[in-house]
Amino acid sequence: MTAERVPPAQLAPQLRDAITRLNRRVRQARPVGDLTVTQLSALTSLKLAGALTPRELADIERVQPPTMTRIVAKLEERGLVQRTPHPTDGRQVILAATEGARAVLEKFERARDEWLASRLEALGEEERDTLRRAAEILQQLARA
Amino acid sequence: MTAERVPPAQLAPQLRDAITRLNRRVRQARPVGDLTVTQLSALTSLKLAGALTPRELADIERVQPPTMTRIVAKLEERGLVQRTPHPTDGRQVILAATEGARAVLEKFERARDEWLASRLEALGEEERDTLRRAAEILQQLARA
DNA sequence: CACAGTCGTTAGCTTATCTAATGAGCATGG
DNA sequence: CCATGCTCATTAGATAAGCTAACGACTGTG
Repeated sequence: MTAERVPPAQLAPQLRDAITRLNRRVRQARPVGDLTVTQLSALTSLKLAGALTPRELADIERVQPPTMTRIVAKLEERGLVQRTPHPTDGRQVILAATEGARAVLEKFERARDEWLASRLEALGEEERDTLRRAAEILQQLARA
Repeated sequence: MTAERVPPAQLAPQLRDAITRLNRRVRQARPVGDLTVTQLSALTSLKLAGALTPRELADIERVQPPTMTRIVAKLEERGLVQRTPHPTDGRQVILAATEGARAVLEKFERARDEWLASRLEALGEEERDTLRRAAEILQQLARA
């Protein structure tokens, strides 16, 4: 398989188009539980990291701090996030996923990304491999 | 390059993660002109198709009709979309990009997807090729 | 210990999206 | 030839998701 020369200026619009449209689709399919994609993502990051300050979580999720304040507030309302004061720095707050969150996330893990997964099943092995490699690159781009 | 077996249930979360995060990033970088990504996408689809009803455009953009009503309203305010009555069906409306829109789109074409394109430049030829193939698959998924 | 910087939040705005309901118009089956 | 049911676009109303600006509490340093 020879790599084709791909001019970035041409790839960018196509990639953006694919991402925005697919993103809409993924957001639409929001069945199980009432967590939104954004909330689920934040909660998952928090669970993976163990404990984080709002700022750190915002950086990971690529949103501004005030946005994360809101997301966390929603999650706290549902009893999925616990807030404890930082032991030495009075400005900071430590966020952690609660036991309840673990249960919710496990439920999600089973039904997770149902729509997307079913579409992926319809693809060939090779296409999925392309997407796997692409996902890594895209994550890297998002981090940059 | 041997294709690796990729279980969809594992790929889905990673892909969704990559897509949502990158989508946030792309939205954030909204420099030239005051068209949002959503508006730009709708306008481009409209220009490519020539003329469409709101329903058709909504289907292409993967949004519900009321959402498209709003997007079109914004574009119409700016004089970028023209609305003419359907010749035979009084319920329908025909949307078309105006001359002004063509000018705006051309300007965008030059500065287009600046942030994304610059990131893509930093990648290797092979990675870009992976993304190109992935973009096609993703567009196909979004359409499905 | 004053002052500059950091942290989280509040306030206020915009965009993006949905569902439900409405009203106009069409098309068809008696 | 018209009543009835569908389709189309829009309005109405809600929510989520994001931003910037500004604020108040706190820290840490000179």
